Amino acid sequence: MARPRTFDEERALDAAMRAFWANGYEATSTQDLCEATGLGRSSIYNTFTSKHDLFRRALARYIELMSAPQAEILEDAERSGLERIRALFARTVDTEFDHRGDDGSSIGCLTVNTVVELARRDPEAAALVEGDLDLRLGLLRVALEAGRRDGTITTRRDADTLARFVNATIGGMRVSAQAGADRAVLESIADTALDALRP
Amino acid sequence: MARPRTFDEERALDAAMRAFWANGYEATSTQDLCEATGLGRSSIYNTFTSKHDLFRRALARYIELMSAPQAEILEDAERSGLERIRALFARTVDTEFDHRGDDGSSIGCLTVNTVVELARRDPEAAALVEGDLDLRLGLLRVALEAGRRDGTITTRRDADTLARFVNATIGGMRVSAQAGADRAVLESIADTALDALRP
DNA sequence: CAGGTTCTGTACAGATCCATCCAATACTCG
DNA sequence: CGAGTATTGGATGGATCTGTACAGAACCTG
Repeated sequence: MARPRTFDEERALDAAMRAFWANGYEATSTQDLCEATGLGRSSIYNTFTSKHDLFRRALARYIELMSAPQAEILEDAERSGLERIRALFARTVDTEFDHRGDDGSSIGCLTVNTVVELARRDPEAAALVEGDLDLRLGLLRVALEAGRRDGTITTRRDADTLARFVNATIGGMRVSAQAGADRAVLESIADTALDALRP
Repeated sequence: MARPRTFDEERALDAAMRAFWANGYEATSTQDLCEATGLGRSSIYNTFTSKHDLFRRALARYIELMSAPQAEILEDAERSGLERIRALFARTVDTEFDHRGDDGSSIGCLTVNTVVELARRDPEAAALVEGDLDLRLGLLRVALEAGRRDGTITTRRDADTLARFVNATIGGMRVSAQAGADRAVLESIADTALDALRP
């Protein structure tokens, strides 16, 4: 073998993910990706084939990074069903304020951004997002069913309906954050949503 | 005066709005706008100055078109507070399925799409969207306060908090629709959200 | 009908975009 | 240490993008 890479592929992927996350797919040029990753064009194309492929990998990585902690929260048998959802909402608020753009405004959630900007035109992105959605709905159902059993979640509606409601609420919180809502507003949205879940 | 236009400016604006709505700002080229409106470049630039200006006008028109019927619903004194919100949700579902792309998939809501794709980079678009948000929150508060008085809306939380929750729910429904949710799912999300508003 | 003005289609300019090519470099392995 | 290979930077290609320039057609007004 020969000359090894001088950069870390995973770090580069993270940087690219961040760029797509903050600016969207179309508005992120390959030049931007070079600057974000610190790599030259050759290194990028040599490693990631194309802008589209790089995006696909960045999105997959984003989903992977986000879903593990969510799964941990939603499957946490120590907590009641309602507490798991509350914790998930709290985490959503936190991540929304942990990751901000250069100007301090919210960059939202790459999955939501991709659904809105790209999913209609990009079947691969749509498939990734759909897979993530199915997984998350499954985890939500687990938590909600646990809540129905432990009495913290209403039995008025079935777990699948509630799961889709919780998922939509998270999406709504992320859009609200990008529209300028501050932390207190996001928390009040989450608190209000929990009212719909109580017995 | 001299040669009059052979096209209707408002119709052209509607067509451009539809194009931006379906494909987003960046992914809609001036060529696309020519084809969507049926106009030549000269006519477009002569009438609308630039792509960005055309987008601004298209967004303003979208907001104008959407807000009037919403205001009518939310200020309808014939209905209880809760019924007004229910009607707003129903309208949201309907519009989501009235306006679909060529492939039949949802194109969402131009306002939400703009918040996600553009608001961070485009102060003018952000201002339009923010103005619309303020207006809608005001209308929602009116309906929710009416509901608190007529006993159909909880007094557990203040009207502003509930307004932001309802607004987030609508955003979440729109994102869900773009992610592939069908009508029944959207309706169940709306029904569940209403549970949080009841006394 | 003629004069003046606006509209419209085509061509073009300049920038930018994604991607590739190639030579020079830097490293590993025999 | 030398041969071979992968990486790297920079130049380059071809396509597309936004916006402009210009000439001729179309129309209103007097």
